[in-house]
Amino acid sequence: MSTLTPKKREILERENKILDVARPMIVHEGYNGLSMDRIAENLNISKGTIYNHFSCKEEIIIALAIQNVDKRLELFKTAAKFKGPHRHRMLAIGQAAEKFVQDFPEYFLFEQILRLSSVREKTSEKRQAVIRGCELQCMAVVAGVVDAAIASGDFTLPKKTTSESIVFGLWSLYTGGYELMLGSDSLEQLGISDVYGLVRLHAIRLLDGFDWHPLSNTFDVDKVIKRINKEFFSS
Amino acid sequence: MSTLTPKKREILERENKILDVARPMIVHEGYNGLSMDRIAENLNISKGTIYNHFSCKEEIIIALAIQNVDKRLELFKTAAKFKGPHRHRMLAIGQAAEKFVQDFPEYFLFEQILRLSSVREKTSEKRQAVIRGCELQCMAVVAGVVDAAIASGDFTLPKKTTSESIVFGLWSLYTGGYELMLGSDSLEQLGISDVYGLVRLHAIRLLDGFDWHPLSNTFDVDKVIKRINKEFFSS
DNA sequence: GCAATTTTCTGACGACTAGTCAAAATACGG
DNA sequence: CCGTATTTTGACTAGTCGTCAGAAAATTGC
Repeated sequence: MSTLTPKKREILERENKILDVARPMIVHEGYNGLSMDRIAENLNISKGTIYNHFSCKEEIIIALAIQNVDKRLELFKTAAKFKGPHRHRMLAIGQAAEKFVQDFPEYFLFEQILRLSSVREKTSEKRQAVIRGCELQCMAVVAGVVDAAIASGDFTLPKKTTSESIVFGLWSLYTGGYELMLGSDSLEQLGISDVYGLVRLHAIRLLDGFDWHPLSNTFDVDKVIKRINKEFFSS
Repeated sequence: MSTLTPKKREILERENKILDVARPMIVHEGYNGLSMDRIAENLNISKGTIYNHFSCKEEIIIALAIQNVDKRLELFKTAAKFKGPHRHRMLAIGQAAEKFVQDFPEYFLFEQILRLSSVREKTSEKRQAVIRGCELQCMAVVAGVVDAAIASGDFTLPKKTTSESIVFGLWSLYTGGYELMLGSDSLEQLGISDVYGLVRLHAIRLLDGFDWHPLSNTFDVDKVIKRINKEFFSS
């Protein structure tokens, strides 16, 4: 850390300062609310200096996303350690996903912006790889539980599918559900309020549909959820 | 139609011309690729005239989305007419959703852009209501099938849920899956290729998990899918 | 058919934006 | 303390959206 020259330290610190100023801009004003000029003004540095750190606006957004991705991976890894049937470990990962979106709703915003290909295209392959890598690791954690369940005989893959196929379905359900929650006004008109509970319910029934034992009607789901939250997510 | 004065006709026609020019701009260059100046240049009209039609850029985007929403509703309504067990009618609606995203991938792009709150906020309440209304009608079609299944005894709602809750889960799964397909590069690295088939599989298993009869292992799903596509979606 | 009024159109304009780059300022090694 | 290397600067280009006074066109009344 302190082996760096003072100047290098200053530069490193500034990178974080830029992100600290940029974050609320995007969170409160969206993609177009992020202004390079205003960041510069705010930090009393010149715009050119910002471009020494980030080659374009979009790089700042992806850098902000990167500040959070590893936290999801941590949550997932922790959840996967849950002791119990693999089916229960899946529940734990579901709770991790829930915890993540509750603690870092901002990340979802960045992810949403980055999903627009016109934005993502401008970001560096390097940073894209960081996000992708972290995402793949998260999925690998889930796939690991699926594989363990297969090995234990609790679950059998349908024909022409892989454990990643199962992960994909859950991933779709969770991201789809949460993104609808954060960015659609149709939901309340539908009378949907407890999105977290509903996403969880659907994930549970999805795995029931895949005949992953023990089936949800053979144990007290709420009790297990409570134990998961108590052990890992203290809430 | 022709009861309008020539001038009024011209204005109406121009509105469509504006959208026709704007559409490929967004599709090929994304949100920031849509330029009011370039639209004006392209149509040999002045920028001010465009603002007589659309109060801001975002209004053009939502107007483009509106050009497509009713097509989804049509597809859904058609699919719901499928003759057979309600479970099969749900499959038909799934095929309608698939057909919609295949035929109008652009709509998904607009929807994605509009899901960014910073964009949606700038659009008129009026146009938002059109989108929302159409979305709600689509969901109502699905909910109608769910209700019919409940009435027939094929399916029983879990405690504390409504038929809309079921719709929400499927909606999340489909939009989540398709949005991942269109805007994530992690998928191919996961070895996921046939997203349509996978989303369908998960939807099927989800309904199995809800114990919606007839369960998917009691009939030939592929055969029903083929019949649906033959009858409705000619492919 | 002509004049008055209403509607529509125009394009220069203001206030912003992202990103560049030569020149100035600073940091560093000897 | 000096010369080289690095970093910072901010004016500049080329673009953006949205506005609005005045010009042009259409409609109305006669």
